[in-house]
Amino acid sequence: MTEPGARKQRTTRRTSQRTTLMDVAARAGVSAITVSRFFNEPHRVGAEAAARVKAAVEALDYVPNLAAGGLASAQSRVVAMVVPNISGPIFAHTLEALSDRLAAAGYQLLLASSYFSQDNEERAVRAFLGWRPAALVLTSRHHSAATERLIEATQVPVIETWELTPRRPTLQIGFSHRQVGRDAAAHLWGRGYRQLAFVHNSAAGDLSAQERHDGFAEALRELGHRGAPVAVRPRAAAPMEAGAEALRALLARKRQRPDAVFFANDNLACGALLAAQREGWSVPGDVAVFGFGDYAFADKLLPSLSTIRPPAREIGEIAAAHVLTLVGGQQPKRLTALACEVIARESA
Amino acid sequence: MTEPGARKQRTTRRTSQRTTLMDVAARAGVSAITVSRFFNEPHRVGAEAAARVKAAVEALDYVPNLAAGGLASAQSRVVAMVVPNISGPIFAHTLEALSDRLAAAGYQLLLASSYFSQDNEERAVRAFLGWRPAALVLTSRHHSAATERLIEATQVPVIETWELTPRRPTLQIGFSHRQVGRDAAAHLWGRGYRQLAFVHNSAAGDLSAQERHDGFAEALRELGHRGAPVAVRPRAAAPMEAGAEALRALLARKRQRPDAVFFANDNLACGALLAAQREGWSVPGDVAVFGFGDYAFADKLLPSLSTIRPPAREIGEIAAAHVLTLVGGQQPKRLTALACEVIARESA
DNA sequence: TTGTAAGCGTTATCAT
DNA sequence: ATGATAACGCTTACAA
Repeated sequence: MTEPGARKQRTTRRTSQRTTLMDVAARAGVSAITVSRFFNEPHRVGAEAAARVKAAVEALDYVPNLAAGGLASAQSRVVAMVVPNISGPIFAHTLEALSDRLAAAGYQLLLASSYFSQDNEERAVRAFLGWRPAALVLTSRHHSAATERLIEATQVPVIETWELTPRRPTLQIGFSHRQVGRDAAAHLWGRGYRQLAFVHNSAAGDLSAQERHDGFAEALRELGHRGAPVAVRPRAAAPMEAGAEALRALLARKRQRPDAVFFANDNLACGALLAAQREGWSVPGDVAVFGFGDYAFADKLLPSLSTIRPPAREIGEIAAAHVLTLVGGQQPKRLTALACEVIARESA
Repeated sequence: MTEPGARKQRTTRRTSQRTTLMDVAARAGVSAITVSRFFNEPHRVGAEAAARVKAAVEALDYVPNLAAGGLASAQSRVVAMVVPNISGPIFAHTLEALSDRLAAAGYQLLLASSYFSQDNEERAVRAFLGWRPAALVLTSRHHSAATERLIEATQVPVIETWELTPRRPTLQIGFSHRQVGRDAAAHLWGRGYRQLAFVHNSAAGDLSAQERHDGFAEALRELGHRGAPVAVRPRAAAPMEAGAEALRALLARKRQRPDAVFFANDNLACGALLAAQREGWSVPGDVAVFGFGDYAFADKLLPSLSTIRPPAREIGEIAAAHVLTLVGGQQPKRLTALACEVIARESA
């Protein structure tokens, strides 16, 4: 054991002159902790010291290092979210609400796309957990086995959104896709359509859409629909193309030619509607079109699109509230069940 | 000075049992640094040790703490980006390309919306710099004075996209909005339209749209257009509503009723097109409609939308390449000028 | 109100 | 190939 003073010279690893709390402290003539308090607990800093710190911060254009702060305080100022597509319209309102509310509270959003692939989701979850985010927000409840294990093992709170499955350990904010399918069936049946069809998302990994289909088929069976609804999965990857392709295929059928079609989402339905317009097919005269999502264009199309509106913005708001609750040490309500709304317009 | 052995008991701050590198090391019977190497420089770990570490990692579902790693190595695995709207269609392709390429390289994307407000942008930039990202990607060159200072002072490389201004210190990947406006003018003039109008984004902060307008007006002056083009800024915040509102106002004019309208973006143009459809106005017969962006629906509308396609995906790809170049210690080309493409369809 | 010492979980450096 | 030690930049705990 050597005396502390006898320790060998510190090998400094800093090469670039990054500005740190210490630099600010030195310039302001205070200790590092005072600068730290200036940012985190300003009421605990005297007026004079605060003024000097403020001047130093501005002179140096200092921005505290959040990674270091998070490490020291075991608190992270990021929230991570995995969505099927960060730039798609489906989760736009959810993302917007979540992101804005979190930003207002000083939290930033880390985003990744899964493209409806459980492998992509797993990669994203793994990468995100490395940041020890304040929460991890997912947009599905269908995960790979490895993802499930990660979710179980991590200390990071997980919020599953846009889904509802009572028996899971995670927080959930969502609705029943099966019920959406049932509502669609009831609406179309109620309007007198008797030969129904369903158009899947071209991405086979969209299991929520599959559930909407299942609810749709189930309700139709109960209502007395003849046989299961025809279901097609288009090949085109681009959703509007896919919708157009599916409608063409359905209307070309000799048997079970549908008089109404429930599309897995509004992008598909919109593609179908525009294709019908171009081909001169009458909607809902020749065929009724029904969607899911109530995207921005739904009420503007001609005919306007009948659809089901999910509580997208609300989900984002509640997710943000949950995160802040968790950060505050409280436990939010585990299950938040929201309702979708049938929006009856001209197309069905 | 007390002897090291006489130091008071460490006050341990850890309360929850977070799994760390040390836990993995202990379980694998190696030192912490070996576990670190297992993740970062696997070739430097012996086969036996690696196998034991691997087993321990899996048994504990261990995920390395990236904040701690980044702090120690002075390298960050995040890239931050500010866009006007994270969920809008404008930057969708750029975001997608950037996010996917970065994810493939092990980098995550931190995102925030500015909503065309320089104050929002400043807040986002400040928050992002706290993470010491590998790069900060912006989508404009118009910033608040404070943002400019932050950009100047920070060590973080800044990439400005969707713009081009030779004299700035930042990396730039973009195109000339003024040229876009000129191209629109040339196209419409070439098709014989002689009474032109421009529709602004309802968000006054969209200065790029303003530049498109300026280029448009400038080129028209050169071409011999009678007076400056009529320019309107709609009130409605929702872009499709705004486009419809603007078209209605323009067609109601007694004097200078336009025969062709250049909309600041495709969302506005789409709103106008759908409104025209509903009102029974003929496009381009009664009025021609021209947009900017080439969003997904542009070629599906009836009539299909003539527009200008920006190199959105390419910008994202090049930005990602720049980030990786920077991380590798190289300096990317400072200025990347890309071209837009006029897409002549049915509406103009 | 302010400061000192120690610790957060990882990696750089140097040694073996 | 592996390890010991210090360092990264900040905050907690405790002291003054």
